[in-house]
Amino acid sequence: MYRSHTCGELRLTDVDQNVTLSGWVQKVRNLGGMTFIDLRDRYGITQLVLDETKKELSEEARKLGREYVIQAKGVVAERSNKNSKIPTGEIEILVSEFTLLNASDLPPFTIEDETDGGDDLRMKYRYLDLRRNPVRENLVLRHKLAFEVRNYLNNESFIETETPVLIKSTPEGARDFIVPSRMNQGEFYALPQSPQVFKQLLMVAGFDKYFQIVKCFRDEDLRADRQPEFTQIDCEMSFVEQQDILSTFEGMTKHLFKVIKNVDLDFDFPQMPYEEAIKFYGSDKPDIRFDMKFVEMKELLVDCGFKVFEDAEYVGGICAEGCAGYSRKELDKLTDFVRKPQIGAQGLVYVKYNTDGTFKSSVDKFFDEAALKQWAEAFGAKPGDLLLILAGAKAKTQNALCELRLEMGSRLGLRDKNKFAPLWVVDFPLLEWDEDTARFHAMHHPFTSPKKEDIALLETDPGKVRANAYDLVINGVEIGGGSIRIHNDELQHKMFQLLGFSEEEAESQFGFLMNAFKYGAPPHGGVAFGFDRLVSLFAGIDSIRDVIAFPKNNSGRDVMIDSPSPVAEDQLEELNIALRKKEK
RNA sequence: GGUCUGGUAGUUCAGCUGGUUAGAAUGCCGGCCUGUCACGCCGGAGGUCGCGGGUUCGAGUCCCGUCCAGACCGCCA
Repeated sequence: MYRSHTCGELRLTDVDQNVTLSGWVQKVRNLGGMTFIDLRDRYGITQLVLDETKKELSEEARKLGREYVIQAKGVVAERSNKNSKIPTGEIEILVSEFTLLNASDLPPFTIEDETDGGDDLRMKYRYLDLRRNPVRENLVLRHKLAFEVRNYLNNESFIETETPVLIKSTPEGARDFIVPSRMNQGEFYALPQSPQVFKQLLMVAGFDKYFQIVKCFRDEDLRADRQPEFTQIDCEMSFVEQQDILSTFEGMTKHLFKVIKNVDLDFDFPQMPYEEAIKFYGSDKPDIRFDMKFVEMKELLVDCGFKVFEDAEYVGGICAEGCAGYSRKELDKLTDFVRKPQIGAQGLVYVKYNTDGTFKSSVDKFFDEAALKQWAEAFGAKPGDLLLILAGAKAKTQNALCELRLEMGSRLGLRDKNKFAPLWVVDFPLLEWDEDTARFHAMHHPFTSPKKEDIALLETDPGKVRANAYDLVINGVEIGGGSIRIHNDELQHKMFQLLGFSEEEAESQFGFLMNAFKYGAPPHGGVAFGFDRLVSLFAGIDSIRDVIAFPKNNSGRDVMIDSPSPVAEDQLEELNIALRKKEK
């Protein structure tokens, strides 16, 4: 028997018990006549103590290094000096014998909450990083969330069903990861970007309610919130309309917040049309923890004489409450911020509505006090507020203003990690015009149904057609999205046609789906949540890497196992694959 | 594909307008210490300044290239 108890469970009530503990040496404190050892496992830390009556044992103990694995036997005793910082701090173990189970090399960084290791090293030695409390706690949180998702959906009669991982490449959407087939030379599987068509086929199969916590794969560049393999909570339901799905998953979201974080979201999540989100927040995933809505100014500026505004397709701004006292330096910093190439605004116009009721702006040459006062009214500004205004091409300027709004929200402390503001963004456009390929793309995916009242527009003005599609956004993070699907093969055909598929292409790529639709496909729809993002939101951290046990780095590499890597010549031969010679 | 930031001791970092022998903290090794829990005190070892080239009397510092890491843009239905 390696242990009778874990390192986190012994208390005063256990005093005088004979116990056996196993774990890792966190720290040896040698005081000469006395030696203390902090023994650690997943559950906590327990102090072992050796006094001078155990001289030989003490000699041995002093040779122990950090992260050695040992087993210790002894008696639980009340401490004379208690440590209130740890749950086991009132007791210690008077060690009678210990066994070295395994030695350890010196770890390259400290196994502590505030480690001295950088990201690079931590990833290379991820198994050591995972010994640290903050990282382990993130993964425990992940486990709890997955468990409660299953619990909730099981109670709602959902069936968890696995779908294949080796599937077929399709041109829509993200780049596929492809896998060569040995038995079918020259042909390739693709890894799923999502189990989309399979879950729809499960609806045709009459499963009614399906879910799966499932790995998905997209061969695109990484970000703090994007990994090439990531996990989705993938769901689909039959005989539902949009509101049925929103209600079910609003329920799931509330359940998770209540059970995991003890946060009550006991209100109906607001629903905001896409158009409104863009107009007031410049984003399809607005952070509505704070207001600061955009105000469009074009109609205030007719023949104003200021060329920058007159020539701009769009002029809009935000009102930063209480910021009229900003110094020249702070305003210059904001200007630099919006002019960064990633944001790309030309410049920033400010108007200070001073507390004494006067105005000071960067465009005083062009506008008198009356004009500025009119602006302030349009913004609903009070004395003490600061207006920040951008002008330029519409989409780009709205995007820049969105970034500026988020920046000001952060500066003003309006983005509290412990406050949660969920939002359904609805009525997405069905199609998006792509300049490069000069054709429409599905904004969500090609199986999304158009709104009934917009179907006529498919013929006349496809860009105006709205979809039965929705996203769940929490604190400005896109947590999930879905749609009501097309369940009629004629309409599905028409969609493929609109998207520029030839009859043959549509047939060869999705013939199986349209064929299935001929055999009594029920009306259906679903949603998929980004599980990694959900966990990081709950953990209050920005990077999903910290909630994944073995994540990949910025360049898609696993630096611990050093993958991807070349394969042996004979493996390639078996697959009948030849690598092109590298060009210099 | 692009922009920005960083790379100096095992680790995290400092190192100014180029100028003696490149520092600090922590970790590590040795010694002392009976109530520590970030133990304390004394001593010690530890460096290809990412790599390659250039400018210069002289480069950790300036320039060019390159590699690695991170953030972002493009991309991500």
